[in-house]
Amino acid sequence: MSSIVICGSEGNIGFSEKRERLMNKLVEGHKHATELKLLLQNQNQNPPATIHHGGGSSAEALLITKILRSFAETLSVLDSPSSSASFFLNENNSGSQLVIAANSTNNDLRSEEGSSESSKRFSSSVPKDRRGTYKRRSLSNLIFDLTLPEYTELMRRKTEETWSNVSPTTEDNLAWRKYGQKDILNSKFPRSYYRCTRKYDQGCKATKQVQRIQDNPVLYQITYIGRHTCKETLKAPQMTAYLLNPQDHHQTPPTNAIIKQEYPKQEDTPSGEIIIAEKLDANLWSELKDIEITNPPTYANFSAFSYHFCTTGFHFDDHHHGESHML
DNA sequence: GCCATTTGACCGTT
DNA sequence: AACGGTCAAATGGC
Repeated sequence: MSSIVICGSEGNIGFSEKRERLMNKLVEGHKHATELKLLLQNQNQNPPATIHHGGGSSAEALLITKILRSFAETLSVLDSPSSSASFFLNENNSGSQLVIAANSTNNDLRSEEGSSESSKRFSSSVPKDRRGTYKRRSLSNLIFDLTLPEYTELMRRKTEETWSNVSPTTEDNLAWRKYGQKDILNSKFPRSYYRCTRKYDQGCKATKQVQRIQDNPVLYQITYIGRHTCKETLKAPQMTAYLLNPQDHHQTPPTNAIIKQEYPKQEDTPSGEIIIAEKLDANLWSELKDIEITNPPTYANFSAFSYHFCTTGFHFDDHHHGESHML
């Protein structure tokens, strides 16, 4: 992380102070927009303004969505470790654009993700890795003798409900198990694949994909595919108030939540980044110390970071699920 | 020894 | 053929 030189052309107001003021104003704006959203929802007595898969959402909800997203994106830009450097570069070069440049912080991330383990593994001894050398059951060979559940699963995958969420943390308080990671074309960061831990004992089909946002690695795009059908989706009930407004949660919190730590660590994050919100908060702000933040933010700041949007075009009756969606 | 993660191969889709 | 999603053996942590 490079140190930031604060330019003194603005007189007695330093960048960090301006930045903090900006953050506070944005957080305030986000809060008001959220209140407006809730107000609209209460007025209409409608299901929350989801934009689930192009479904029929109101113009008001769309507008609120855009407003909230703008706040979240602006805050995330401000909060990016690279943002300060880029900001000043453009400012000094009379450029009017605010661009997040790929800096060394970002470049280092890829090599840390997933590769450290393999290099450690293969450097020490002769690898005897036969992973993937099995013969997988080919669906095309079995297409004529699919069982009904197999056929149903095939169809489900074609019409599965999906939605996305951008968040500074991959943590969502639900019990997931990682089953894969792939390098994605034209993407700097690999995509991680998670399934519900209750997949086999309860047949829960929920999966999620997690990928760092290339332009702003502080944030993750999390794509959820399918709702939890299991009874025990929560990971640790005491953490429910940690980051996202419960109303923003896309999963129905079960009443009989289990206390189970599914993620003792998070390899998808660089430098062993801790994903619990409290620690992420400290982590993030320790990174920002280079620009001399004097007053650490409250969680109001972080609540502004998460926003949700949907990616493909199906409509589902959220009312039926009794869920409340932010978008 | 158990269990979660890692990771290369396999497979379907485009 | 390339790409993305999934599988499952290997590995490491507890």
